[in-house]
Amino acid sequence: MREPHAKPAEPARAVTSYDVAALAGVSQSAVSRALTPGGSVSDATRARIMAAVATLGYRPNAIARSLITQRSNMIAIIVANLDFHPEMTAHLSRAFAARGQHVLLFTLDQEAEADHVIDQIWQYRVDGVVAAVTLPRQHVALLRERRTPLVFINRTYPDLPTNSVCCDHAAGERLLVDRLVAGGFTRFGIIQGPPDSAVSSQRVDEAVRRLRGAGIDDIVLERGMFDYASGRAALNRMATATATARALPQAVLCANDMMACGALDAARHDLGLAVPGDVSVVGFDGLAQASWAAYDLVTIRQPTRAMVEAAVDMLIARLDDPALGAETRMFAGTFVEGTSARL
Amino acid sequence: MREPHAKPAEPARAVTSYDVAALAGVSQSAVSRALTPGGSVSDATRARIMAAVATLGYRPNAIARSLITQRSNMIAIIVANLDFHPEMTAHLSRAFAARGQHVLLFTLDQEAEADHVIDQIWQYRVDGVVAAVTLPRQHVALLRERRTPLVFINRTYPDLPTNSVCCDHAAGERLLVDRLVAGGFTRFGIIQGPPDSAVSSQRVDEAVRRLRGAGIDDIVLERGMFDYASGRAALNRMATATATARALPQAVLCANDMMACGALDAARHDLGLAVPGDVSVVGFDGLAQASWAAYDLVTIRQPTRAMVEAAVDMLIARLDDPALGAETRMFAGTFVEGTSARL
DNA sequence: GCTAGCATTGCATCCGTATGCACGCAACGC
DNA sequence: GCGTTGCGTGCATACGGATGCAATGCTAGC
Repeated sequence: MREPHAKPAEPARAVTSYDVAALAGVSQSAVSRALTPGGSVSDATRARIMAAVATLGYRPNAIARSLITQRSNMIAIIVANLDFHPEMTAHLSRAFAARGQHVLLFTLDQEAEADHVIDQIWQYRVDGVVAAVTLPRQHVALLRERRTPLVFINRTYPDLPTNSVCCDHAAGERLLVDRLVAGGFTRFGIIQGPPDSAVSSQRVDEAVRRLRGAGIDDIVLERGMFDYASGRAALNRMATATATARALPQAVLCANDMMACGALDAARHDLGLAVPGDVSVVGFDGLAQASWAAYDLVTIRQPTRAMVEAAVDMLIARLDDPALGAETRMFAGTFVEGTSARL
Repeated sequence: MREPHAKPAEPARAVTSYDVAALAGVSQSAVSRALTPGGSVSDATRARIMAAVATLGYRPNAIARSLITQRSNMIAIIVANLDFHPEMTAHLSRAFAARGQHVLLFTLDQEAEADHVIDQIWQYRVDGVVAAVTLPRQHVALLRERRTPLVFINRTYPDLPTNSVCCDHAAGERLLVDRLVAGGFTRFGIIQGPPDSAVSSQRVDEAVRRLRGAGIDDIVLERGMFDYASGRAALNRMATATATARALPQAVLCANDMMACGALDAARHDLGLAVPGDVSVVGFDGLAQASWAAYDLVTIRQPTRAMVEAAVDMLIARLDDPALGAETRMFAGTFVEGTSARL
């Protein structure tokens, strides 16, 4: 069974700058200079070299280049499963690509796996890191020591000098609560996210504080895992728990849209309630699905596009000037009208 | 403005194997061998070296290692925006991580950008490529020449020897059509995907063929872009177009779930129709959202988990043995019952 | 005509790790 | 006691491109 290759026993050795140099009749350094923007080469030589490059199909070896320049042109992106807009990864990827950076993707099941990941990241000598997960403090410190710029998305470390791009969850939550309170609701339910999620606690804590501030104490709490199924289950639990003692909450605040969709479906399909007639449901994030007609959620939309751009800008700036200090850029979420709440 | 570092003027030079060697009182090669599984080192020496490694926090430089071993331990993953399960990227990432490979992510807006991407991929000397987009034939050929293993997901090149992991779209579509035909429907609508999508045409072509085979000619075609909004618009167009001439189709086959959700919402919320009372809607993919109670779509679920595993296995096998021939592994989709169609 | 000045170019070296080779040494068999 | 393994170790080199330095050639200025 012979391999049907045109050139049978070609060793498949990659074309190097030496090959190009030989063909163009110049030295290897000339080739390198011809391909470097600031390189000092005569037009004639450059032309000969470029011709050779085209003939051989030469592409510089980024690995070798990284070794000598000490820049890999790679950015590590760390994301977790839930709790995150999948589109954000895509945006990040494109934004970095547009700036000549490549993306090394790390997907965590549990935020706890971070240990292993930080090792890999360091081994590959990435130029920078974008994290949409919470990293252990010592890892943040480690990256600082290594002089590897790090930008968080939607996380802050109050006592560490870190760079962050955040949506103002508290402010967004206040918008929601105020509208609902103004609507005359007095009995509230809250479906919070995973216990270790900073995003969830920021949102939920502020909601509770604001409700209490408005003199409202009738608040039922349930917990979900940021996904549809757990949101649905949470509202069902809420109904079971309250059925005997008191009536179901009039309005349910969910820590994210995914759970809000689940809660809304629980109300309509599991409990046979009308939304927003019998119960109002609001979310947070501004997911695409939340705006689908079947849900039409009242929610707070995070400006993901702008946040991604900001994160990328921030990181790139720190690649060019590592001395830049810590910075946090806060983005306001926008209130999204919908028919999932009686306002 | 002094930097508030513990060690003020530390040059931030990375720890190398020479540093470890010096501390352990051995040669650099001993360090390298101590860290290589098959390395020939005495237990005593290894212990001293590992102690030094721990003290200095040494991690081998993967870039330098790649240069010498000619393996980068990086896999390029090329995905497009639409038409793709976002979770698949996450699955791929984790599956490769579990096998010690790192993922270099490339996200394409248009499948046409592939030109640029293939260049980047080659420059980074990735060990392999997984593509969930259609690549130009010359790029496929190029990767073959470079001996870079390539596995496609849901694409095939009938006349090129390529590796693929595919869902059997035609078979899945037949399951749908047969059930609908058995249900007595005679007037059909089909919402197809983008014109350049192979996945869409495989599904739609088979649907049309099967319907014709069953003696059904009353088929209205509309086109969407694989996203929710275009699916919704497509069904509305279908209603407008058919309102005068003939009645709306009794059943609408959508080329993917996302559009099916849009179509379903169009029927219920834009046209005031009952689903499945007035019209049945079916999709394809088995998206998470499709199973949400508000939609509860009849669809074909692609075994994404298994497909990803297969793709990863296939690629890894080809890293170890580049001589392996082209292979296509076909996966059957499973019929998902739901309430979006009257069956 | 001579030299300063600039643009090109090549040489040599470096980045950090892996590995072929040779050498030293201890154990072993005869 | 000596040759033969075989293990453990260090030396030297290779991977492929970037870059400081010196050498070259050329032009301009006097």
